[in-house]
Amino acid sequence: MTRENKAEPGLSDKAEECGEVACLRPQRLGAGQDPAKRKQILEGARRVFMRMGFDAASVNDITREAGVSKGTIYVYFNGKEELFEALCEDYRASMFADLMADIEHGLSGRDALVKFGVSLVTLITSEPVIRAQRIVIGVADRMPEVGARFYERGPKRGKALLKEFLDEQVAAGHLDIPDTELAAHQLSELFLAGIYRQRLFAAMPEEPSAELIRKNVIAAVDLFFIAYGPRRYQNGKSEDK
Amino acid sequence: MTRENKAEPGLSDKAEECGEVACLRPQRLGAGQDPAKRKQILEGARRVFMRMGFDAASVNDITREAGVSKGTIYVYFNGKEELFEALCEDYRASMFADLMADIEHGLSGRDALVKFGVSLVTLITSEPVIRAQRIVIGVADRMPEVGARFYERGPKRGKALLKEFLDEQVAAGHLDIPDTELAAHQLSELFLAGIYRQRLFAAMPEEPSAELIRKNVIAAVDLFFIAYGPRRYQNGKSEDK
DNA sequence: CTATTCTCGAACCAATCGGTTCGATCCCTC
DNA sequence: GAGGGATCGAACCGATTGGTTCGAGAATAG
Repeated sequence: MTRENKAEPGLSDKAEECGEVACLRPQRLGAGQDPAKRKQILEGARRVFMRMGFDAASVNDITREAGVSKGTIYVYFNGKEELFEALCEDYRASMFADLMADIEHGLSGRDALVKFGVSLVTLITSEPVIRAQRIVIGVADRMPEVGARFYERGPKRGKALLKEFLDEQVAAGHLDIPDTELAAHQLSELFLAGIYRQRLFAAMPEEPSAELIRKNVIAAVDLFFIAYGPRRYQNGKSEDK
Repeated sequence: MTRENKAEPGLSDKAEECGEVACLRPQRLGAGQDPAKRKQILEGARRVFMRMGFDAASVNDITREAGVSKGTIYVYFNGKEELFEALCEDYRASMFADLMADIEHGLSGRDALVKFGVSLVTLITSEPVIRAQRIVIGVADRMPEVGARFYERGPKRGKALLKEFLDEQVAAGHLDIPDTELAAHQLSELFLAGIYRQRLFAAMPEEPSAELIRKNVIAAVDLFFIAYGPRRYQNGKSEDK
């Protein structure tokens, strides 16, 4: 019934090389092989999941939102869970790309950290990303692999990125950090202090203001530089006891 | 959902205006007034919700687990949501009590902080508490009040407790902190760095070992003392720009 | 004892769930 | 134009959902 789904008449068919092995089929794409239709389904699913969460969303809702018949969905995906997993995959990639795109600058150490922190906090406390995290956390009991992959592609890569940066700063003599991995953990949590968990639990209904974020990040960087700043920190002085 | 209006057929109508003030009913308890039965229902509901999450749990499951008929449940609670909210109320209280019970000591500053941190991290990254948090976060979109109250009674009170402690330490001259509220935020997030989010996302399937927790907490306290420790920190040197 | 009343347990409700099937139809390729 | 394959759309499936009703039976109070 004249949906917009047949946007691409017939081009774009061999866009995706048929997975990773040779696709022998000479004509057509084979059932469930049209990447445009796949994207269309995923986009509808994304909207529905974001609006209603995983359990409350029904396949019929997705059908309606995507403008695709239920039978077709089940040709492309083997059920709601697989659809959700595929969606997470896409989502993570784009989320991380957003962050990467936002930090390509050659700032000096302190400013670079602040800039990175502001981007990070702004992104992962934004409404859509918080909603996505709530959904993933909510199903983490039933689908731990999904949750774990989400963490690995998201927060873990963010921390790895931060560790790289810290390593560079240490090498350049701008920082003096005995354990950059630990430091990356600490700093990224400091960035989020007082914002992230409130947001997750819906105890902070609105997105945090840019001022709040900036104030938080600067406080974190200050604390961080006092501890790990150039000179002034002798490592051997570990805990008493 | 949304049909609570015709709940009472005609009997038991004066059961609930007893509320928290004097219940005038001289004999019997009135429908839905037996605290033991209420407790029994809540206990069954707790087990079911913990095992299956909010959406996946059905009232029939709770019926079965609690050993109570469905009709009775609907006498005590107006549906699954209300049952869940009541459950959260109980749960928060007991969780916080656990933490309080674990920190009544007169240790010196640094050791006291470590002890507090270990108790805190151990508690809120434990399997049952993590599961509870996942469930609450998962429904935070649909029931933001529940999530917000959970946060206020949990993390927020924990941070308030920590702030109190820091205030005492500052007064005693053991610490030099310009903003103890911010510092409490920072320290409590530092305690959890590298553990909490992994656990939430199921990226760390097992409860963290006591060694890991202790190592993390000590690192946090070290960092904290370097920044806020006695002397050696001149406050006026705030951030540039 | 009788009268009261709370709970049980099962039947019942309409709605919806995820998932399957199948003929009609559309579009592409030849 | 003809043939073939992918998609549509709707009916259909059994199971289950949150929620209601009601009579039988247990327990208590007078």
